[in-house]
Amino acid sequence: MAKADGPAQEPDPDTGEIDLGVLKDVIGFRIRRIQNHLSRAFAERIDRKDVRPGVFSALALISANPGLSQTALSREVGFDKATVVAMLDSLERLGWAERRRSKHDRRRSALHITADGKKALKGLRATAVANEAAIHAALTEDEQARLFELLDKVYAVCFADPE
Amino acid sequence: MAKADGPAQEPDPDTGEIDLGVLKDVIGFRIRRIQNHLSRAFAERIDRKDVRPGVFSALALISANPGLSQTALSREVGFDKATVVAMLDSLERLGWAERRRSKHDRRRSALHITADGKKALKGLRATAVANEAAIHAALTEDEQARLFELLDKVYAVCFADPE
DNA sequence: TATTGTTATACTCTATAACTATA
DNA sequence: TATAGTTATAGAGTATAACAATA
Repeated sequence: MAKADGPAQEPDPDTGEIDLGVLKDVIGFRIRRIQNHLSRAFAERIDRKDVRPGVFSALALISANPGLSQTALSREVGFDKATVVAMLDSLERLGWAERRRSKHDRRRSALHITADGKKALKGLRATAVANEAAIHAALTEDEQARLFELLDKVYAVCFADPE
Repeated sequence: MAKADGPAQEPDPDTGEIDLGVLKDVIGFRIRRIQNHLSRAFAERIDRKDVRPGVFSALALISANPGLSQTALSREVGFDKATVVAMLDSLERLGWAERRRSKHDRRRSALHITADGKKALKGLRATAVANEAAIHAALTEDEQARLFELLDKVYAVCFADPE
């Protein structure tokens, strides 16, 4: 209304010059754009519909924490228990992980990675690295370390406030 | 197998002491956890099923770029054109935005926010700020600026490599 | 009584493909 | 011929609630 001379009634879509407006301060918006791109690109790279999203994360966590329970896994990946059941079904169907009964608490599954799973994990990890290679190339070591540090801080806060 | 003394055959799920393993280097994993939490918390705060996800982003972008086309919007939010159609249907049903025919190219919609939309945007922005208040509180000004800077760098890279 | 995992189910979100109207 | 937007549709992904076994 008080705009002096801006004829930009209709922004040119080809310039890519778009104002983020109110979104400039919103972390969630920036995070989501990156996440969308990364997850889509990752799915394209593996290009197997029997490897569902979350399978890489789950396999990595099982590998690093042998005997992990499904509940603990669900908390770590941020999905519901029921969703984790489906993920583990996939994982067992692939022969990459297995459920054993916990000795201390027979309600629990003790999750373990298999030999095949270890091989698959290597491949998935390589895919993930390749998927993020451009990012690593664009950031200095210091910047990467700083980014991870800040992201961890943010993540910690997310679960610190029970609000 | 060669583990000397660790009886940690089954990690205690209550300690929260879980090893990220291979995931430690993966940006995508860290981003996703945060995004999951943030989007879920945001949805809980607005608590209106007629306000679909993406509506806040879309409204903010339309507000900041009057006359924006749907294609440009779809590129910016990272969704398909068809998905953006549904978002705009919601937006118009809410009376928060409207489609006008572009004068220069009659195939295009020129998107504009309404008076009600401006009010709603204020509320949504406040919700987003509240949703991220804990994060802002935990980070210094410098850290926030640095985080945004790094995230922008990452985002730029995502679309720089056509790979 | 509370918790682990399971099943069945329904719902939300998103993309694909075919169509139209403009260019 | 190519692009902007639309429609119809199918599919992926996730959560909810009720249940069984165990604690």
